[in-house]
Amino acid sequence: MDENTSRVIEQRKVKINELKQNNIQLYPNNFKNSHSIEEIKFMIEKDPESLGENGIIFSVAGRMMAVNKMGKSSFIRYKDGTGQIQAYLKKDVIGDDKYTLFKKLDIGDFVGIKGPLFKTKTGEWTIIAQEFQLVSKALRPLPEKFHGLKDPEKRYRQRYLDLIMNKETRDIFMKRSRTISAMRSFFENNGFMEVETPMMQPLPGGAEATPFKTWHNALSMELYLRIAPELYLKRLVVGGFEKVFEINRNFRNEGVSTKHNPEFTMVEFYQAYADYKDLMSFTEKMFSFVAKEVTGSEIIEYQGQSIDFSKKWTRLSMIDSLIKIGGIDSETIKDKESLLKFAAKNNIEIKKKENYGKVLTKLFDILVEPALIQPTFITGYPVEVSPLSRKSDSNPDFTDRFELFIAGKEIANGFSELNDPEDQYERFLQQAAQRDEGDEEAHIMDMDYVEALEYGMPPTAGQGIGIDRLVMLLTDSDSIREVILFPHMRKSK
RNA sequence: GGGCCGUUAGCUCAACUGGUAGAGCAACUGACUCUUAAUCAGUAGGUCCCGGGUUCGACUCCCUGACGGCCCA
Repeated sequence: MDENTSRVIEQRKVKINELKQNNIQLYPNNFKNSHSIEEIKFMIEKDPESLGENGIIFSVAGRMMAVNKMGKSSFIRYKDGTGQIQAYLKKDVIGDDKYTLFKKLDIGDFVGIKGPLFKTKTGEWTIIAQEFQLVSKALRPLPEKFHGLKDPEKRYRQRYLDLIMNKETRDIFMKRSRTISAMRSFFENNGFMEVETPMMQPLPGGAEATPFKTWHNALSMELYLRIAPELYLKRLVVGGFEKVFEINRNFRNEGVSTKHNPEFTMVEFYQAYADYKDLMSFTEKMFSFVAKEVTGSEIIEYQGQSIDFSKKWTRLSMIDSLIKIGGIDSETIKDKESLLKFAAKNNIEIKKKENYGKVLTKLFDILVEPALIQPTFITGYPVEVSPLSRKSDSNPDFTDRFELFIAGKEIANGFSELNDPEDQYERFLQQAAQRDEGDEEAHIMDMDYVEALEYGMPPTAGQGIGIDRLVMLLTDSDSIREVILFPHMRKSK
């Protein structure tokens, strides 16, 4: 136990012993609510005639957040999971014993109150207690009522305190829940089926990232926490599930930052007989729908910028974006060596041995990505950085792929799927070669997946959307830690 | 991984050029039957993040470390 808190806790323990000696149950489970506080607030708004000292009797339990004791009567403010309300306790109404009990209780305790509503002098509807009981005792003191809890470390490590004290935090996670629920219903309404595929995989595939490794005792085998569900979802398309989606966690063994948490939530979905252009239109509709469901508007405010989901979004090839936004001329962009010279001149560090596609992508990340504020699809990704995407019919150096950028952040990645098993095998070989050259994030050869493709996969398009980053946008949060209930931290002490 | 900033009472924050560590809220005792950051009187509460160094003397200056925040890779 924290030594500094022990004094307050000792004081509370003394009071708790007194309660026990008076046969007061500290943790009863017999109090039943008649209404939530939200329901009461609704009645105050819509049906005030039913209220008043001769009106409906309410039973409401909640956590005491503030207490004003005035001798033989007291006001408290207390809250349940839906809202906060004031109650008034009078010694001559609830009786000496109950009033004495009340005076021994602390802010943070749960109490149950039964009584009608009345209006105070200042016009606030308040429950006047006819009955009063302790519902659950708190041993530790809550943070201070006015300034609340600000220390980010404490807010993340003890999120429950953050949720008790800061309504904005509650609102963020309620919006997160609504975001996921809106997406789920959007997929279901469009004929998609939700599935679950392995989180522990013998080969970590579907993305270029470093995995977490673990060990299965009974099977005596290494397993990896998945970096993506992609290859399993496409096996399902091979199996005849033509519209599937999965909302779940991915794990990537890399640094933490305001944009990265080691585990993060993605939705991935696949649709047979669709191509990447279909997905772009689908995504526009989905985001407009979700934004409206969650925030009430298709235009949102993010970090002082207004972002409009309602208009048709810009579509730009990576090459064109590098010319128009990145300031590279149309000759320089054609050749790797001239791009490396351009990079050197602009103090951008790129290894000489990187291939053309990687050089393009790196320049894009630095020169273009941060400038893409309004929703923008970037298409035409180089084949070297897209080992699972179908090659373009018009130019096999590029793929039928896009990424979606909003507020300078990568939000989604989608493409027409590579369903030619021979081409897929070749791509895996190229990735393996890059791995041999020291690229630890290059894709791993997966012969089992190639075999699945050999049974035939219909033409398919698939996409992944980062849920945490989408929630950041919809809640105007500047850090991913603000939208993850328990973000990963180093061990304290 | 690098740079900058932070860590003081349960919480939010002060403490000047190095000279006995403070406030508000919370807590405790008492008064008060319409308060709402209730009020009034009183009381108590500190490993100044850990460890080292400089100094007669360190919350303050220096070094190492831990944890966190922001920015960059």
